[in-house]
Amino acid sequence: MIDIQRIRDNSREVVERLKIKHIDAGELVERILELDIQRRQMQKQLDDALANSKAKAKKIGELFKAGKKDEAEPLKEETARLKKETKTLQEKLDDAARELEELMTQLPNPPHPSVPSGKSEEDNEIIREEGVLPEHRPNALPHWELAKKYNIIDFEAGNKITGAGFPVYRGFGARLQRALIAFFIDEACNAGYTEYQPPLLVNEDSAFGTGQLPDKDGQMYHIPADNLYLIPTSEVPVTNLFRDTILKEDELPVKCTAYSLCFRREAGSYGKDVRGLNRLHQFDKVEIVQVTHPEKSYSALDEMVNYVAGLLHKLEMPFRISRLCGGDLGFAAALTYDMEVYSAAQQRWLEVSSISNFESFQAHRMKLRFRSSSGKNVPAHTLNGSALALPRLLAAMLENNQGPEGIHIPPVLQKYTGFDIIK
RNA sequence: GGAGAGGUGGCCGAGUGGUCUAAGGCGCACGCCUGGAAAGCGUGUAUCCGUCACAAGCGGAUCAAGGGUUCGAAUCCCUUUCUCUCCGCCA
Repeated sequence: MIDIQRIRDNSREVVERLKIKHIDAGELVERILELDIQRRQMQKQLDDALANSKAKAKKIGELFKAGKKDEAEPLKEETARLKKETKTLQEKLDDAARELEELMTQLPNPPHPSVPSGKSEEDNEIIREEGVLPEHRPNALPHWELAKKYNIIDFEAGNKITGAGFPVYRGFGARLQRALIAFFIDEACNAGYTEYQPPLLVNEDSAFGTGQLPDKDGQMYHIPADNLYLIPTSEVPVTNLFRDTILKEDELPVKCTAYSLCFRREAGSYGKDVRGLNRLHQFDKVEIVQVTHPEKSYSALDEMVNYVAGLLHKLEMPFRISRLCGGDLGFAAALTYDMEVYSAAQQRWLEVSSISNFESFQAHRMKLRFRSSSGKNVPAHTLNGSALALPRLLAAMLENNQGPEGIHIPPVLQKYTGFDIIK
């Protein structure tokens, strides 16, 4: 949700910006402006009526006390009439406010000026590429075959126990997962992030706060008996730590990291791209989240991108960074960078991280503010990024590091795995 | 899952129908005092909406949430929700 003031001040700019996301918000914004005016008029009427009736009730109290009961009677009738009036006004105001809120909620976050126009991922702007691409070896095995060969991931077992997209990691595979998680958390802590272990189920308010609801309803697993959602990313519980919060200015930036399982229904995905670890319903991810001063969110975004690039560098993975185009940008993000690693056997880039600045979009939804030096409460900016998501990284690592003797473990991970090769 | 008790400002806590415009305390901020500090004294200390210049001032809302009774509700009634205690179950 954006600041309504931004629409009041310059609705045209908002509409123009949203075109980059291929959204025609013209009508929606018009209706918002209308409702905003209506709502304020009604608020004024209601406040006046309430003030009037309040004053009269007080007067009645005084008259009663003075024993002038008969003088109070006509006033009583008047307040009774006012009461009906305020009730109608209140209902009308509530309706207008509710509709306004609903429409505001439907409005996506206008993208940052640096976001390239374009429709799909082909239009994303590659801004950096690092590392040497492994040369193509025709006999290189894709990770799903390596998984079977070394007996480290059992896709069939997951199929049997749960269903497709729920793999079972085994032996070296399980240990490698655990090593990656520990490595990522340690790195984040060293970079100043505080570690959290959040709940994996969240309530509706939390899902709304970060923008998953109502936009991505249907992509999350839902537990109807308790009306809870399985988190698609720990961004949801971690950012919601700060829902309904007023931070002190000197507490910023807040930097959090969390490992969690992530659950995604991925409704509608199928085919070759979902083979093996490429697209799962349950996966592991370490997330980094920042809450910053509005003026510092873009430098924080750069810092986060560099941080994640550093991780990939340490893991000796070739990667590239792209700036998402308007069409590929999410509902809540103003600017997103994707990090992709190159998979040798699949000969394609795999997305392993997505780092976004939401500006005040999430903050408005979840009432996350800080008290500025001028004494005003202003919405903070929120950012998050994967650091990193495991499955595709693991896929690329297995494929790129395979050799005749087995799969080599990057040196930086060896103290976590306790082995240097999978054979 | 069963029974009971509760939810009041940043925190503790008083308040069972009309000076609640929420006592008192703690905390915090500023000032006085002091060589400096502590203590003491004084002042201030919520959020949101509206009006307006997103100032001051003024009006309104908020005592878990929603509804009701009443001229008037923190206070009475109903519903929901959360917390705590005990019992049950359990890693």
